[in-house]
Amino acid sequence: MSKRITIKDIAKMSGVGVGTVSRVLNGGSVKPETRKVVMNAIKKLGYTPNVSARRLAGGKTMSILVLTPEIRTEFHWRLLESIDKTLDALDYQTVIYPVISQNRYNRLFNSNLFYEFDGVILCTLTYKKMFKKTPDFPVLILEDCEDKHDCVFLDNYYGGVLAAETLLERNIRNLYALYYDETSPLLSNENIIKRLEGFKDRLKEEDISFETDQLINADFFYGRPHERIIQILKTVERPGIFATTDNFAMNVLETAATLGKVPGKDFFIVGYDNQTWTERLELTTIKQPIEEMGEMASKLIVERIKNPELPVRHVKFQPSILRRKSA
Amino acid sequence: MSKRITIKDIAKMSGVGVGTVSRVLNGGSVKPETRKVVMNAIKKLGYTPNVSARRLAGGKTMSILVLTPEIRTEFHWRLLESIDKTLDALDYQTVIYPVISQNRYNRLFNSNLFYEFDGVILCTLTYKKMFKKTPDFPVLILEDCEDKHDCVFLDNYYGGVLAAETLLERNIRNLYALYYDETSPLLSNENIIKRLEGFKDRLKEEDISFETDQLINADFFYGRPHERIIQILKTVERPGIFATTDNFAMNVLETAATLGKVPGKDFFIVGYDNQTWTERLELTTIKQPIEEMGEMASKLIVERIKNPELPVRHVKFQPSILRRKSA
DNA sequence: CTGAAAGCGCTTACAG
DNA sequence: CTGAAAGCGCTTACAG
Repeated sequence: MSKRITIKDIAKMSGVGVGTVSRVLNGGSVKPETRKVVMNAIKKLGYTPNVSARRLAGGKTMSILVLTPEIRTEFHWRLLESIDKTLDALDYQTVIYPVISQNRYNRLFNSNLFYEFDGVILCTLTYKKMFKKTPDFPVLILEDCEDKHDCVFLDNYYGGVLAAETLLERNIRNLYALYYDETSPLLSNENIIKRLEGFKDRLKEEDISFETDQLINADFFYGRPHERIIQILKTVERPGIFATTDNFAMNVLETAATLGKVPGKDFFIVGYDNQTWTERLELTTIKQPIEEMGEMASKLIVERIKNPELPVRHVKFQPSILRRKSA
Repeated sequence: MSKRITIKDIAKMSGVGVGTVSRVLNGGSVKPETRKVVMNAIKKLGYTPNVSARRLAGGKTMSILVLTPEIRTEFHWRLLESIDKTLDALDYQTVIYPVISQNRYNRLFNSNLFYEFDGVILCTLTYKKMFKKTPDFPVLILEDCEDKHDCVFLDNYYGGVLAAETLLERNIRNLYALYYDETSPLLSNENIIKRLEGFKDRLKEEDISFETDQLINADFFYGRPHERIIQILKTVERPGIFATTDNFAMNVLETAATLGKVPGKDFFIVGYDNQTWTERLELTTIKQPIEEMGEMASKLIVERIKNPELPVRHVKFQPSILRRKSA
């Protein structure tokens, strides 16, 4: 809209051809002195390349599309921040496309959007629900796993194991688990299922039975104390609860506080996610290396872009337990 | 990445020049029959224009940048959905840029991004905190107000008035209000302040005093029942609470349920936002015409783009009260 | 109403 | 190491 500074302005000011400017921009071989002159001109004029022209010229677009269903949960914004920062350091621009509805999903697939980027990071979306056929562009899958693509994910199963061990060490035997059973067209609750499996398997190893009635569906948790939880807190002795998400744990903590029950004394609870508020409320929870995962994802997709022939890599991160007062 | 279909392919298939194809695409004058032939070719080949080329060619980019701090609260996704849908119908592409951090904010302003769009919608972000100087491109402000730009916003003051009236009609005199006092670099809580003002002014009209201790800062609400709320619910007779956000109301409802207090009988509460869950919990709340606002915003920005000389327009929407059992 | 051509800002062989 | 030139896919006056 206002007159933009182009590569030509830089070339003129530096007394070189546009090709040379382009080369310093893209890391071609340029005499160090020339590079310096050009860099100065760029800085002085505050030049930034026109992404559209770049795309069109068929070079790299130096930008990566991140598909995410969410941006504001702590998990997501930390992940996105980390991706953003890492990619920026690698000279890539991060464009976030929020897949918040079927509509947005459709528009994405009816557009050319994918081809305007060097690669795509699938953040927290289920691969199979997103892509009906294998995409012909680089895709990095974050928090899901698929043979044909690079993946970065957390060992959710192990997170469940950790939760079980933490409660067992406290010699707690009246165990419960909170999960939810949502079916969404784009998301799956597979991660939560895995946490649960890890939890149950670890109990099985100790010959501790875990029956259906110990598994509590928490899908109607919002805005209402859970009657089952009230009952458990009131009647069960030293109950131990594995909340497969900190959100569920928060609800339990609220209810318990209102009932005057003290976590770590009257009942025990382990959350999952290490959300910010958990420290203040002293919730024992499973921690994920969020920033490291975002960084790894960013690096892998860039490597893939630069070298499509690379073998497929799957990187699994291990969660850890953050012991606080609640268990 | 895969071979893309271009305007040339369409031209060849239709037996016309690329200019003509471009004209049918952009609504230039084309003979109806020619148009039909071209449209058929487009459909058959599944052609969609290359946005980058379009931008570069200096025509309209037919895409609008939406800046938002959030995508997943009900309010935001409904707003974004509505914008997306409306703009799509007007042949515009919606690109959402999540401003989730100072980092993302900086990158936005250090890039050319603004100039790759026909216009910008500022969704729920404080204008003055976003722009230090008046932007030289079309900006539509949603949920804030500024003289120089088109704005679409809700009459939050009136929302507060409605809340007061609803409680007064029930002849409730022990009144409280829940608000929060957050200072964020990009957001402001001005809307909540206005709701509160409307509430208090309406009380003043009835000569009902409202003291500082009736105003409850709810910023530490998450994960913990609010002691003040417990006290009020336990000791005050027929208390009436205005929750300036449904989220706060949810917290109160939870606490009350645990205490065995019945909304609409033991206490009264009015929320704000009409979030999905409020219906199920029968919360009386203030409703905003979200879809209408998104639609209006989209239409105004497009009109502005097409005619920059248009006088500035400010559109104020009125909230309404949704009476349910809680008040 | 329509075709041919210039130009948008960049990248990348191609020569040198 | 570097300049000149072609080309990316489109739009838009310019002729006709």
